[in-house]
Amino acid sequence: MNLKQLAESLNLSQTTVSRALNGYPEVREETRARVLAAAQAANYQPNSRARRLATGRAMTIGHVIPLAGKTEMVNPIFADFLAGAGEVYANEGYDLLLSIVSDGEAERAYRQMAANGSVDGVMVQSPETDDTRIALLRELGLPFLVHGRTQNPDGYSWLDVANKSAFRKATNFLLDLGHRRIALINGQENLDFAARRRAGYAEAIWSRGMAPNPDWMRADVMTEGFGYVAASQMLDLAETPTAFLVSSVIPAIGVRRAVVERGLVLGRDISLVTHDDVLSYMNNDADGPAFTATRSSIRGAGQRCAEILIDLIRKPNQPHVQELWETELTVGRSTGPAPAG
Amino acid sequence: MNLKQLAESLNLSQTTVSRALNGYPEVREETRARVLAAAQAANYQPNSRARRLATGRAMTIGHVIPLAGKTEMVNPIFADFLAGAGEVYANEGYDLLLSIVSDGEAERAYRQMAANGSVDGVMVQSPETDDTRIALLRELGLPFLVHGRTQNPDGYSWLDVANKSAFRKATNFLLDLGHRRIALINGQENLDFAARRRAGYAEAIWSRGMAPNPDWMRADVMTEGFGYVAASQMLDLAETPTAFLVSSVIPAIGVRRAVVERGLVLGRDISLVTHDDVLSYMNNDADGPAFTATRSSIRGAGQRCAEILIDLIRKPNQPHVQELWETELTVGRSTGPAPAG
DNA sequence: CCATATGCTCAAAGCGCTTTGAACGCAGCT
DNA sequence: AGCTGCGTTCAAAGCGCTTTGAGCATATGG
Repeated sequence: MNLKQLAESLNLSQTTVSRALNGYPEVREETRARVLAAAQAANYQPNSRARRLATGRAMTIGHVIPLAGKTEMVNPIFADFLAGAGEVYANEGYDLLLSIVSDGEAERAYRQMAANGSVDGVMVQSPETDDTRIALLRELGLPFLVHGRTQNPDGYSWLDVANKSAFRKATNFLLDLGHRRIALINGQENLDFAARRRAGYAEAIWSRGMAPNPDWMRADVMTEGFGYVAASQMLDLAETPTAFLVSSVIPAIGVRRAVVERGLVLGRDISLVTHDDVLSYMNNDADGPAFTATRSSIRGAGQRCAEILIDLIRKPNQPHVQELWETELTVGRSTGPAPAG
Repeated sequence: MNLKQLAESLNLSQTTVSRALNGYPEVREETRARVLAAAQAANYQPNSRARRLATGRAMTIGHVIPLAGKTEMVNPIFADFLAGAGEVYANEGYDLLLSIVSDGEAERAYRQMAANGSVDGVMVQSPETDDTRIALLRELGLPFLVHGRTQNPDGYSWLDVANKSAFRKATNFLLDLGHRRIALINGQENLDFAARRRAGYAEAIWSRGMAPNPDWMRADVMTEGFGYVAASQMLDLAETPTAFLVSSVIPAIGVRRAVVERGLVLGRDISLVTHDDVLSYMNNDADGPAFTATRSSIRGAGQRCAEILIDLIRKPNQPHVQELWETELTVGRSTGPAPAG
């Protein structure tokens, strides 16, 4: 069933039927009701391909997600972010076009999207401190929103978590508990969020007249295995950390494994604070939060990012939207006063 | 730059330019070269909206992913599956349309995709033992492929892992090590894969003249927390299991936590076998596999599923494709002979 | 009573491609 | 010279919508 047939069956023109369905005011209410009823009965849905050509809008938003590193890992954060954004897209009538590309191919994907008009805008995730995608998208004239930001966050729209202050707070929290040997298990530090977290951590330590110790700092793709290996190595040093600051619940689980394996008790012998993205399958709340954490829902961020991006698409030429989310430190059972000695 | 302009700039008709670009044979090679060069120079990309309308093909494949349960969790398996499938789609020139819906809304999403022609086919994941989506999609006439299958796996195309035999083998492996009290930490058993795994587990136990003990069987959404809680409860029973069979690495991590927390050693006091979907961030291979596991890459499945589905779309009216993948049992450090007593 | 406005409806153009059917020029054959 | 066939190119139709501009009643006001 297409518009032409529907119109014929109603003895109306395509124009009138189209307008009735799309809520235009110049249709008599009685006519509109008739049209709506017939459309319903025939299960008529306008052909999206035709509609997109006619309107010049793709009603689609692109997410290009790069496979990281040699092993081409999928950042688990993407799933929850997509879930949040996807929900909003669906409500607003937008489709979500997912393009999964090997690391170097992102640029080609964006160029193609811009040239063939398959999307109205794109979402950019996990920017590096100096991310080339931003200049590219600006040049392409494609509306975009960055989740996170770059070192120089001017001239484009973004939504980010206050990573530096979160990790400064978390570090201070541990310092206040008497910890002096605090390790940082970070994400890859070419990524802006990780760089900022490191800066917050370092700032807090410097501000107490101490210096960060490179032996207690490690950064890599945030897997459980990385957390385990990094913590294991540090716990085997002559001078071991008494506390760990970790960038995600996933490596935190690995850190916990290393701690427990050595017969140490978390929250007594060793303290651990993690950032918690509130990932679906990494619940930190079985009975009260297991980990003390700076928390910020990646899914919530996805929702808000989608709202902003759609608004950017609908109203071009508006000033850049820049939104910074503070985190709160939730105290769980993984922290306690520094052990004596 | 559109086709018309490109054609004018070349003093050719749109027909010829279109044919040259699309590799039709009735174009002189010299002309084709000229056209290709000009297209390249102008960075011309055919407008995908127009092309889709003209060809009647969407060149898009839909994935509808439901948010599970009241907490609307995102199954972490989807991310890796998407990565595998997305790679193949990109190579074959297909777009991936992702529709994320609350649990009851999947049907509406499929109906809409079918009616408005936004996709050429859809991928179905995580089917229940008696999944209503299959009848629906057959009725809608939309090509589809199921990753997994239903209780009655006839009359449609699917690709599945041999879950029952995998868990039969794994259970036998534990039985052969002398274990008699084997627990099953399963996924939700309305899902077909979980039902089959349970059947394989039960079959192995019955075949040794024993009966499965309901106290040692639990099924739920496969989170780390669920694994932890289920194992903790079982380890606090009067009669505790000596081995755990777990449906995914994620709850397996929780089980390990419960075990270690009680001062027990995995592979000595307690054995654990898990199914390993080879998820990106849940690597089981730091230095030799930590967990003994039945292994099957969800990402590899995504790739193969994409290939099959595209083939189904390109050549309709072919017989159903049904592919069953065997798993291998990889022995890691989490299993050992049953402790005496 | 005419001019103007208003409410509703329609025919037709247009979105940017692909594809059909026709046409042209030229070689090869009769 | 005429016919056929081949290689190459083109004009035009069509995909299924939206949107423009026009038209026809009927109401409104001077």
